[in-house]
Amino acid sequence: MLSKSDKTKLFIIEKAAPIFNSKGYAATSMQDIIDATGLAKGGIYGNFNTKDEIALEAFDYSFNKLREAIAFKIKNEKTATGKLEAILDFYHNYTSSPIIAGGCVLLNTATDADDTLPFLKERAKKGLKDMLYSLKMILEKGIANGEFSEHMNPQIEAESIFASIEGGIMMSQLNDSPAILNRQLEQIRIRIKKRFSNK
Amino acid sequence: MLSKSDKTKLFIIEKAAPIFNSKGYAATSMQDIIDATGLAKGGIYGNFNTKDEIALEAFDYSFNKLREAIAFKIKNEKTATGKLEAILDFYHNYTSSPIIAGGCVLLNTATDADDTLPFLKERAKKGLKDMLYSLKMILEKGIANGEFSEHMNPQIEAESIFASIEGGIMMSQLNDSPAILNRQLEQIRIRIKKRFSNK
DNA sequence: GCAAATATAGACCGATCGGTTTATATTTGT
DNA sequence: ACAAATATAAACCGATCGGTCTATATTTGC
Repeated sequence: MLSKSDKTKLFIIEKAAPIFNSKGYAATSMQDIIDATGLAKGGIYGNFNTKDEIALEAFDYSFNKLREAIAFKIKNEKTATGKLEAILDFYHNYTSSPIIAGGCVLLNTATDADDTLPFLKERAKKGLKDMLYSLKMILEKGIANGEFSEHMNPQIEAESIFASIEGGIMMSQLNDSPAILNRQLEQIRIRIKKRFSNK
Repeated sequence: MLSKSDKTKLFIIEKAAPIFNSKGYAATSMQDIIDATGLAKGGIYGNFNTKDEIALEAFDYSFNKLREAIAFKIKNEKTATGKLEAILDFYHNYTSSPIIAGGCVLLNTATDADDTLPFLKERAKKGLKDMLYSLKMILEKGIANGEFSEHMNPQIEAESIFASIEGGIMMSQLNDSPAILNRQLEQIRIRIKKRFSNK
């Protein structure tokens, strides 16, 4: 069972995560977190030492939630093609209803942390590596069981798929419409069917 | 000829632009700009009314510089294929030596401004539209003169190319290496040659 | 070269920043 | 149920935030 402090920590993180993801690290103030949680300052600092610590745990929380949501989507798919389709389906309309308010936590953290927050950047870097590895594993499995062409490079294709998704998210968010993202997902789908195919 | 105040304004913007692009709006303080320019606070506020105004003009300055650099690269290319290749060449190693320190001003501003800075978001939105339009025009010209297949959708392909570049920049910046971006550029090159072709 | 206009330096402002402290509630193990 | 441990509220801290003001330089038009 979770102790009182564990429950409060989780509660604070749940409230802080979408704020950090929406506004970014520098633009998120402790007052924002105080307002969102209804706790007083002492209540926050009794559970965390610094703002950095909250931002770090908020990132981990958000990223894990994303990973779990994707894992849940693909877990019943048996084929590599099925898993890829499930991932594309997951991102359909993503900018309209993201897992964490504010959009893709990886994209946001990557650009936010890049030049000024090395502790956050490191986490985002690991997150990206993890994401690309998972995609690559699916592609490799698809090659191994004959779904995809042996001439396809799983590393590069994983990077291509993710670049299209993240670029699509950035553009869609700027336009307040998931249309561009959805078109990119469709392009990836076509690529998988036509270009990866062994037939 | 430029007046004194025009020269000083430009000087301030030149110094402020890379700071905003690297650290983001909220993390950039007036003190940062004072330090970078060597001017006193009054000297800055004598030329600009607010921090917002500086950020806005810094974005315009950065984006125009980007557009001009690309325009210069492609101006001697006669074919659509040549122009596209020139753009891809422009982005080669871009994360190692960007036009403005901090990386792609469009990507950074888009994620930075998205939820909190509507005045900046609007500019970034126009910038994206402009960029996609230019790409689309090149593709349409390529179709018109027979370089590319008539079955290619210029709007969607422009979005695909730009999504790959921006996603590639984000990943490369996170990894402190232009490798992923360069691989994406190569993938785009292959797509242009093989998939667009009419032959 | 002089007078009017403009631009800059730097002290100053209230508000807010992240973080600390201490006294009071609230949990917890027994 | 009671005592020890833990968690929270709220006042408080110095530093820094964006922005203003005024006196002094510096340009500018003539």
